[in-house]
Amino acid sequence: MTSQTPATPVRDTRQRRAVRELMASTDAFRTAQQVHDDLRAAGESVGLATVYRTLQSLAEAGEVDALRQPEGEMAYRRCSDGHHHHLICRNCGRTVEISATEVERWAERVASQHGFRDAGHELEMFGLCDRCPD
Amino acid sequence: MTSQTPATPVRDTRQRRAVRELMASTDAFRTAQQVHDDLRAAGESVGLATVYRTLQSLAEAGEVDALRQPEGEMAYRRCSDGHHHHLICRNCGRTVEISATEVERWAERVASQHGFRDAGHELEMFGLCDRCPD
DNA sequence: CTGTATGCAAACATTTTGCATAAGC
DNA sequence: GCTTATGCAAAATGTTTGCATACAG
Repeated sequence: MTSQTPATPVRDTRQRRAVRELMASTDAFRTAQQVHDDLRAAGESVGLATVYRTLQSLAEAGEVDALRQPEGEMAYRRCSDGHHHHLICRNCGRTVEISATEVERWAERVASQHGFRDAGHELEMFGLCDRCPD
Repeated sequence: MTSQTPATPVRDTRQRRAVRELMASTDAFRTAQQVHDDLRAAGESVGLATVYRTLQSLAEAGEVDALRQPEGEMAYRRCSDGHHHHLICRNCGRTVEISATEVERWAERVASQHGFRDAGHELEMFGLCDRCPD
């Protein structure tokens, strides 16, 4: 589960570099479309399909975190390694990374108690942060 | 948050009844498309758009639980009241309801530790149940 | 040179919407 | 009868894919 055979060598292209740099430069979750717009605004135009493909491959490589927003679109964010969750302000989008050893253990226990194996979980928290009114 | 002004009275139609009965009859998560197919198979044909509209309204009314599957489609399930989570077999769809007092408390604590208020969370677990091979 | 990555447009899948018609109350 | 609900087809969304071309190695 840690390394997969790189079916393809992954080439170092301008586009891939642009996406990686953009993701490295921010701390927020961005959708493929946002990344596409950001890049175009920065003059580093990259095709939308390429942005999708690149973000997916970065996610598989573990360089970015992928999550599905409540509305259904995928969003990506540069990410520290390892499994963890997020606490996201639903007003301003500010994100706090949470490593939840506690929850991991709980999840594993619950799964096996019910006879489930190979279990994973998805947990995201949404709230209003202390910098946001109402 | 318990009662909302019924903008529209909600009429008792054959279609709505069919959807509600179908949802009442099963214990599994069904997508709108599946419900549509099930109904057609049962001879109680209902337009797909109507199924979507009805499931949404049932979800808003709290009669069914709505969740977004990892693949991105919405799925609905008849549901006991109150907040809880699910452990879902990613092969056969079998679902176990989990009331996670432990997690609720943990979530609340983490949120307030980070200065977040009005926090909610989304947690779903996916695995392989003991009736499913590999 | 060889073969992967890109861009574009078309294909896709899911969900939403406009509008004429059917039907609940 | 007045008005909401339905069905259909079209539109909207977000994402993926086929294919010719560009370009990294």
